[in-house]
Amino acid sequence: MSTAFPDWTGDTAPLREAQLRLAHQVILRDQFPKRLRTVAGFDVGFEDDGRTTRAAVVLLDADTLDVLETRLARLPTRMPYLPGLLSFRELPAMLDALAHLHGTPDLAFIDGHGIAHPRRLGIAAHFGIVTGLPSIGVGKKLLIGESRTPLHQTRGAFTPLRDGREQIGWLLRSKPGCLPLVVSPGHKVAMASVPELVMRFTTTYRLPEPTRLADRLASDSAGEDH
DNA sequence: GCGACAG
DNA sequence: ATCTTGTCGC
Repeated sequence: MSTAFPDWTGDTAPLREAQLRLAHQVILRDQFPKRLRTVAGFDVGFEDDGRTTRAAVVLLDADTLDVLETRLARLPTRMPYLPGLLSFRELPAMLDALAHLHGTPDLAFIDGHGIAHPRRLGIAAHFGIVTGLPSIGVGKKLLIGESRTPLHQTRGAFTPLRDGREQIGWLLRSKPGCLPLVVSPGHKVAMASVPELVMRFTTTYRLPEPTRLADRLASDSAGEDH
């Protein structure tokens, strides 16, 4: 367990090493129920000027998108935000929120990248390896990679995101007139399955419902309870 | 050495 | 991420 979360000593080397090792365990094949029953959205926010990390998880019925369960978890912030090392800062709180959930999602949508990461272990992939749950990364901004072909303006259009000759994710126009989402496999989800899975849970907003609802809980001050 | 840089 | 007014477009 300590191997998946080295203590923060101020040295980033151990964290980078852990990512390289864990990245080998990522499975890029669909390994979730043919018929999804529930999905969950995760996101993190901060309180007390960043001293407290607040994670939110929302469990939804995969067919109706009805909210089945909601959980909030708070943990002392363990380290600063460092590009490429986000998961070591935010994942602990998310795991705590997951632990308090009564149900277990068939698929998790994580706010952040999956394998669209320098060492192929963004927070969504890290989450999948640690929990064993299928996961997808939904990012609002690019960390690394580039797209060559232009992205159509139509809803649902997508184009490959690549790092050199390797595809690491997709740019997905979840909503017309909006900047595309950066989506990538986390764990137990095939690259080719990502665009459709994200769109399947996207209604009229840029973000898919699972992450949109988790976003609201994690950052909305109206949730300063429980 | 110079930029880029999830949340 | 978080702090925040007015502004643009459907």
